[in-house]
Amino acid sequence: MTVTTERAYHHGDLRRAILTAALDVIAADGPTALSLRDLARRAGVSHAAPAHHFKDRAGLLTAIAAEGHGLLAAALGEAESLRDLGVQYVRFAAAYPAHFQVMFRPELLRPDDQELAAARERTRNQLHTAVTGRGADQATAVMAAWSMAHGFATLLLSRNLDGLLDGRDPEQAFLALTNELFQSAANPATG
Amino acid sequence: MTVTTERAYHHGDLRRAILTAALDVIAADGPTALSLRDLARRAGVSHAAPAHHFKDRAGLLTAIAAEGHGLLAAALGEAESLRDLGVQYVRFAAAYPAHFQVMFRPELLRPDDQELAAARERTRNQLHTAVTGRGADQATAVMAAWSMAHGFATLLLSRNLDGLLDGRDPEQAFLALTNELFQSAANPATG
DNA sequence: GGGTGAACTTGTCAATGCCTAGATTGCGCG
DNA sequence: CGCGCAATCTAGGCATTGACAAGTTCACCC
Repeated sequence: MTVTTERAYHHGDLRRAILTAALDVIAADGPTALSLRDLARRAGVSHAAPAHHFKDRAGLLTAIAAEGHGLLAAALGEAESLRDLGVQYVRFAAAYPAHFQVMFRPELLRPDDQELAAARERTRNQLHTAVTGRGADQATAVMAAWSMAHGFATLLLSRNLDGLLDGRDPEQAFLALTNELFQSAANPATG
Repeated sequence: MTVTTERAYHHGDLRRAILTAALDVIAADGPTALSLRDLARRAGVSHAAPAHHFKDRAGLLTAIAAEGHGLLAAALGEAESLRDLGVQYVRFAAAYPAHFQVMFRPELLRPDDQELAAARERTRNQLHTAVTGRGADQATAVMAAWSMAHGFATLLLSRNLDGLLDGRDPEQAFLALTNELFQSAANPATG
């Protein structure tokens, strides 16, 4: 898996080097700040080298999104309860912020990429199976769980929860959040 | 308010013209696709004219974000229940997709803009007052409601709910979603 | 009718994405 | 061993963009 040989002409593992550099940039300043030429400079190769591995900008981001969906699907697969599913989702977003920021932005990605479609399908399946057997219809239950986790993760990464969390661990806060929701449901004050 | 005079040199209402053009572009292809020179062309002015009104790209997006927070705060102010608050939130995202896509992306905005900070504060206040008086602590309740609405709105705009909605009205689906959540809370199968 | 400042233009520069053509390397195959 | 071949990377160029600087037009006011 880990090829770290340094060669003169051939980089050895340029594809992975560019990916990790891209993840650094995205995690720091978002996908907009990403420049293929900058990534090439960081890897010590010519400005057109990345194009060989990813074709273009959308290709690179699509590869990242596909990798992200693979990781997310694996993480969700380890959840043992519905609430745990949400925690895993939030944990993934916090652990892989760059992947997460790219995965749900169709305008940045190749619309017809096979690998991405397959990986995205795996994530969807994990969501669906974890929600199976709840009341009402399946689609609504999936949307409820997904919206909750995705909203929290998104607001967390965009630093919109800083004032509300003030220091608390995000995962703990998310757990408390679901508890709160369930309690207020048992005793709805406003309807 | 509506100045529609066509003059030779001075555009008349270039600021608004650029804003609406920008909203069109963003709604169609996201903030990344936005080009100041393209907006200038659409308005029939020189390529540097927008800079006079917005300084730079971040200035334009900041103005849009501030306007969006003003509109959102107003919409939330009309909510008469907690659930209605969520519906208003989702409705706003659907009605003003361009504003919504910019409002929660700090990396695209001026961090120290006064007008934006004030408008954002108004939105926050609406969220807090609407959630006041619920059980547990205030911050957790706000995060719960906000995550739910924001997650649904975000997934909706990024077309990630297409398969799950399949034709249904998003607002109706969101209402059903909250119902589902409250019901499953009363009868938690997986906990 | 002259000054003042806002609104806009023109010109320029560095950086970027993408394309094309060419160079280098490693590898299979005889 | 060596020959071809494909994968990998380089070099150069073009159109577009954001940002900046300096100049121009115009409305307004005394």
